[in-house]
Formats: sequence, C-alpha cells, structure tokens
Amino acid sequence: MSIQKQRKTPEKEAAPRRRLSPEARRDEIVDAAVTLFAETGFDGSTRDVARGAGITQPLLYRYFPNKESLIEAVYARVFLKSWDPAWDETLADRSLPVQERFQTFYEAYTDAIFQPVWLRLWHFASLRDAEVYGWYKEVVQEQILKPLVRERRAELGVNQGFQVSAAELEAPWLLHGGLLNYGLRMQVTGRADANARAGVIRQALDMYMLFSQNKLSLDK
Amino acid sequence: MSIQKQRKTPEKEAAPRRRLSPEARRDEIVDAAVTLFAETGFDGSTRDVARGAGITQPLLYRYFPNKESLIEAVYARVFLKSWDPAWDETLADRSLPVQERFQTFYEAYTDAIFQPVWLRLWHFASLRDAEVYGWYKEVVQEQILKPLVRERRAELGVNQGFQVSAAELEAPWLLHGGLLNYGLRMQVTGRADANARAGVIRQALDMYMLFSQNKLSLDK
DNA sequence: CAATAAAATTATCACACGATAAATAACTGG
DNA sequence: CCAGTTATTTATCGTGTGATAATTTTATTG
Repeated sequence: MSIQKQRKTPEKEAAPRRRLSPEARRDEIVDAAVTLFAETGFDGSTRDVARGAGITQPLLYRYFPNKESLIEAVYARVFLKSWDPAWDETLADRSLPVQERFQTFYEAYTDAIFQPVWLRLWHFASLRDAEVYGWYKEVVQEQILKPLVRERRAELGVNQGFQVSAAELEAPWLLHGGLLNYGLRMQVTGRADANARAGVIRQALDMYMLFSQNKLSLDK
Repeated sequence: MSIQKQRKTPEKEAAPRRRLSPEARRDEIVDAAVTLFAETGFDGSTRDVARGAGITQPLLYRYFPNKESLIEAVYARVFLKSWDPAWDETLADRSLPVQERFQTFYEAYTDAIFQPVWLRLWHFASLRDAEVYGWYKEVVQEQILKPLVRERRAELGVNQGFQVSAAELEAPWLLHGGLLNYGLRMQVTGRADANARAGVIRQALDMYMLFSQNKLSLDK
C-alpha cells in the first residue's frame, strides 16, 4: 500500500551506488526486511525487500540462501537486541522501593518495545511459529516477573527462598499481559502518549503491590 | 502444512455431490475459509478454500466477487456471533455479588473466544486492518468494562452517575488485556486447562475488587 | 419427457513470487 | 595499468495466485 515503484529522482532512474562490503550490504538488506515485514507480515516479497535496500532482487540470494533465513535474520535483529543488560541492575537495586524500580524499568522497556516494528513483528512471528513466542515467554518470566516476585517478597519481609511457583506468577503475568495489550491497543488506534503510558504502568504496579501485600498478609 | 491434496477415497477421486442451494454452498465456503485462514492467515489461497469446501476454485467467485469480500464474510461469521445476549442479563443481575457475576461471565466468554480460530483470526485481522480492532475495542468497553465499573460502584455504595471516565477504565482494561494475553499464551504453548483458566479469572477479579475498594475509600 | 434456469466444472489468462545461471562492472593487489 | 576477484545486474524458469469466459451438468417445471 505504501510501497511505491521506487522513483528516487524523477528523471535519472539509474541508481549510482554499488559495491558495498558484504557486512554493510547484509545489514542494509536486513534493515529493509525489518521495515517491510513489519508492515506487510512475512509474506512481503523479496522484490520489495530488495527495492527497499536499493538493490536488485537476485543479489539478496548472495547473502541469504532463501527467504526463510532472511526472516531468521530479522528475528535476530529485532528480538535479540531488545533486552538492555543495564535493566538487570535497575531491578536489583534495593536502595529503592520495588515499585519505583519497576516503574523505571517498565517505562524504559515499553519505550523499546511499544513500537510498530517490534509489536507487529512480534505478533506476526508468534502467529507463524510458536518458537518465537516460547522464547519471549521465557525471557519475560525469568528476567522480569520472577525478579518482581522475589524483590516484592523481600520488601514485605517474607522469605520463601529463591523458587517462584507458577501460582505466584499469575498475577504478574496478568499485569504484564495487560501492558502488552495496552501497547497493541495504542498502536492500532494510533495514539501513543508517553505520559499516559507511565500512568498505566503506575496503575498496574499499584495493583500488584496492593494485591501482593494483601495476599501475603493473609498467608501469615 | 496440514493441508493435503484432497484424497477422500484412495481410488475413486471424483466427488459425487453437487448442486446445493446457494445459501448452503455459501455457508460451506465460509466454513472452509474460516478454518483455512485461522491456520495460514488471510494469505491462504482461494484454491485451498475451495478444496476445503469440496468444490472447484472458480465456483467461489459465483458467491463472492473477490477474495476481499470472502474475508469480510469470515469476519462476520467469527466476530459478530461472538456475543451472547444472555450475558448482558448475567452482568446486570444484582441479586449476586459483582465478582460472582463477572466470574460466571468471563468463564463463558473466554470459553467462546479462547479458541485457535477466534484468537488467531482476531490477531490476523487486527494486524491487517485497524477497523476490526476498533470494533472489538468498542464492544469490550461498552458491553463489559463500563458495566463492570458501574456495578462495582453500586456495590460499594458510591454513586457517580452513569458516565465512566477513561481513567476508571484503565484498571479493567489492564485485567481484560491480561486475560486476552493469557489466552494467547495458552493457545501458543498448547495448554488449555479450563480449571486453570477459572483460577486466573478469579485472580484478575480479586485484583480489581481489591483495587477498586482501595481507590474509592481513598477518594472519600 | 423435453425445455429451461442456474449450479458447477473445465480451460485459461496475466501476473507476482522464490529462486538460479550467466553476464557485467567495480574494486584490489601486483 | 593490467589481471583477478567478486559484488552486482540482467535474463529467465517454474510455480502458485486471483480472476474470467466458455462449457457442462443438475434439478425443476410445464
């Protein structure tokens, strides 16, 4: 729909540039593929990818044996780089309240993933093979939700060891899923307000803090 | 992947049946399209739809002017019938506590939509045009979330009139979105346990009841 | 039972797609 | 500045797709 026939200059059609290093060219192809696939899904054509990268379509096959391997390169580009190692430290910093730490984290995290490219590619990928979803589920659970439960326990003075049960993860999953769904809703309806986002995150954390306090005081 | 070359009987290939009423044939085509598109997305071919319906591909064009109109028929079939009018009464029955009413409702509702066909088609549709998503958002907000806020207010003895502000909808949206996300997670990972589902719904409603009580008592 | 309306099939078109082979042009080392 | 390497393009193949026209088959009815 928004892809056009490539008309860089109205007159001269010929593209002047050529002969990049293999690494640079490969990067450009993946860039173009990310952009296209985020719009159209993975059924976007290799010709359109090539057009986006400013090359001819057969050249693509010098860098990727087939379309599937290009798709895998797109996965790697978008999903693997979406976790910032600094976040682990943010979450573990016990000089601040849990709510404050996770507020900071979730604002940064959603800043990274609440973007059309990430959200749409993630959905397209989840629908086409369960592996990507399984990988994402694992990351969220181990890097975000389990730390949340453990840190909250510590804050409330309850020591149940390092293990986190599936039952304890349900509430965090509900809120994390709610935030993800919020991101999709904002993206589809076109609105994307950072202030409102911070408010929703705050409310989600409010709910968890209240719930966990209530739950743990009842268990005593 | 699971679509095969149609081999009803190993020997006799010819399909004996023909000549249905236009309404019946149309229904069969839409059925087949729903099944196929839920698997492959809307890029599933008209030939595979026809094969699933046991007819030849050009016949499809006697009932639908083009593929797009077939897709719209699929929307109508799957999404429009997904609301049971009896649910409105369930939600309004003030002889029961709000939590109990919405527990009953959400178990029935998720029973209807936590199915591969609904969830996958909904995601495919949301990704391909925002209109479907907008329609769904409206239904959820007006039929489920606003009633939830109003009924909860009444239960807590707070009267703020009929209007429900966007701010008040945030918490319900978080939990509803969390449930939707839970459905997707269960579907992708292959697990679908009705007991576990009821438990998650209960927990979501617990969280909302606790949160709304806390919020409204602070506002007083 | 022949005549007729229309449901269904056969045959086919034009085009877009993924992929391959051969030809060309740009950079590099001597 | 020439030769060799290789990045890039041109040309093309086979297949699958959405869609249309012409033909055949089925059921109904006078």
